[in-house]
Amino acid sequence: MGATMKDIAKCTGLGLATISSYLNGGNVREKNRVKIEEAIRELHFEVNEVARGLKTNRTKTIGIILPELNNIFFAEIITGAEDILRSHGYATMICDCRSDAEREREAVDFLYHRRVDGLIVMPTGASDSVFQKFIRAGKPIVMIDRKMKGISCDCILVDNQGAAEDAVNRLIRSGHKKIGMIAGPDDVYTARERQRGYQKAIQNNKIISNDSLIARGNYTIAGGAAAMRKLREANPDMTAVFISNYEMMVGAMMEINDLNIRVPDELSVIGFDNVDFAKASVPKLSIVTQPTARIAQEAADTLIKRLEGSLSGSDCRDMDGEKTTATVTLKTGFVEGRSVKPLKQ
Amino acid sequence: MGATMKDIAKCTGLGLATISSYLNGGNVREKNRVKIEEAIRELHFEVNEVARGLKTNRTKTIGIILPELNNIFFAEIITGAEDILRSHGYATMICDCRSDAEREREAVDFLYHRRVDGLIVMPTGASDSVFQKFIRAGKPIVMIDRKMKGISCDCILVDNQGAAEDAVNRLIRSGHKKIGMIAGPDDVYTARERQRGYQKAIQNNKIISNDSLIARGNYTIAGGAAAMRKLREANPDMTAVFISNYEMMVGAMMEINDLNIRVPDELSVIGFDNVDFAKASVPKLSIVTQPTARIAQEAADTLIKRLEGSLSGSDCRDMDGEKTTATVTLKTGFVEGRSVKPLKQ
DNA sequence: ATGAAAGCGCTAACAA
DNA sequence: TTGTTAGCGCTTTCAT
Repeated sequence: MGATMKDIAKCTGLGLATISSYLNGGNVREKNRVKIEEAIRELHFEVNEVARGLKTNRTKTIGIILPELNNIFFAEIITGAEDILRSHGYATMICDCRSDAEREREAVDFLYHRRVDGLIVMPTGASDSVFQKFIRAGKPIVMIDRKMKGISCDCILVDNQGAAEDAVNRLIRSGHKKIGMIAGPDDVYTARERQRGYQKAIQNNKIISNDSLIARGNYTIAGGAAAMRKLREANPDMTAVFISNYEMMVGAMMEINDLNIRVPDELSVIGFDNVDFAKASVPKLSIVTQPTARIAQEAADTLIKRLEGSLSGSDCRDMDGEKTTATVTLKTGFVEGRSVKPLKQ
Repeated sequence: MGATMKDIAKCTGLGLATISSYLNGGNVREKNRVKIEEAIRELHFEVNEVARGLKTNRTKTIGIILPELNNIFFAEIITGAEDILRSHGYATMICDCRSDAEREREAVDFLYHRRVDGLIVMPTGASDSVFQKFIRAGKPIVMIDRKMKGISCDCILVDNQGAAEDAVNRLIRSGHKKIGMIAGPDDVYTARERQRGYQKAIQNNKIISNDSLIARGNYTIAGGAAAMRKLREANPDMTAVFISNYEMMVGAMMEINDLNIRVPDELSVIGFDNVDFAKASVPKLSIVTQPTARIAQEAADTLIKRLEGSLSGSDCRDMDGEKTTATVTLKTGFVEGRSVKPLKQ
């Protein structure tokens, strides 16, 4: 269909090597440069990256595997990462695995067949074995949000436990003594971490601890709403609640709305993740924020460094023969709203 | 690195054609099938789709160009489309062009170099010329949300004008006579359509029409907030407002919150797009919804049909030599909330 | 600086 | 059914 380098060669009377050299920024005699550029324009030549990829064994493509595209937290990360990667010439192939481990496995295979150069993964499944074929092939992986035992790759983490602990500490400092939590699924790493942070704060401050003060919301809107109702029924005297992700925060607010609970007079609330939602709420919600832009930046940068730095994915061993991978842990932020009421102590 | 078909051939003593035939679902003698499968397992062979793509001139990859990934409306469409495409063996390369025409042009080139088989575009720029190289190459394009003069491709549209008109008619039927609108940017097709719908309803019902009743919110949160303030200042007696996209709805609600305006007692509101947000609001917002899942389905199906049906992208002409492309226009929905107050007439 | 030629891993046409 | 072979469009030695 389109013109190839061969056509350019024929048209200019030059050899393939010269054209290739020109295309890759090599030295070409001025006279020939002009001729080549003319031919390219005339024949509408455009490099075929597929052929290039086959030859060089580098597709300049990164696979991204994530639990849910339709989720502000992940969408923000992808947006940032895709931008940076593309500005370095890398395409991104995104696979949404709908929080399903089997789909995640399929996505890895799918991307492996397409010979992506590396992977950015926000893991869903528990098993590291799925990813081993990339490691074996010397292709780097960057994991976001979770560290996996048994797999040698760079990780970009967020201090989820610390964030949750800090949020609950704020409630405690405001005088709250009966604080509930809407927690995520038990099999999701970040959910467990956030719950641990809550429990740590509760225990350290010797505040009322009670199983019925933790309701599981499954990281969904519906789950958040149901959890809020349960929490309120079991603990009518609860004065504050910490909600540990965005979707559940939306659900909880729906329920609070339905139950005609006044925030913060009857119930103080601290949420998670989405500043826009928090600011639009009545009253504005106080929330924990995650540094999505930095996460994206770190993930993309790390991967590119692996890909273009001196160390290839599998060669990165230090002197003891151990793999040398980096783990970056980022701090969360906190946006103050008007959803926490200071209590008389 | 990994094993190739040649290795399998050597290992089994068979020819390349047999291996290829096996891999592509052709007929292979039972005995050989077993041998091949054994070799594949032993050597960890996995098809190289890059090589396959070079040979067949079909990469089984679709490019998706959109204004903003970080936007629920688009994210939902991508989620749906990616799912369907992947289940048909197609990868998706996503390019977020940040609502910038120049970036959009770059994305088209980028994807063309990578030889994607087709394009799904939610256009940002005004020019169709950018896309012509795909049409020339016989590669199909599906446009979402906007029809472009001068480009021959399938379109999936939503009746934006009708949706807006219907929303405003509801306000009018509830007795409202002074209705404001927060409109999107003038250079965005859907924004103009929605504004046209508003004006049509106003004119048809001979309701108060006034330039200061339309404020432009630029499809952003901040813009929505500013527009809300302006609207309120210029029209203190306005009893209802129609907000024509999600981000502006969030911004407007923030402002309404700041101004201590009670919804719907002092001001009735109809919003757009995000059911989750609408339901979590206090009170629940009435909104126009777009059928994102259907849009995604139609877009993916249409593209796959072009790619695998008998008609190639450029061959689809009817008897007059005209290109035969399909345009599907989908209906919007409406979710009733408690944000519209019936007025005594 | 440039040309000739080999080959990346696959498919497909042709022969057997 | 299976084997042989050419070639997709590029990069990359190795000469020149």
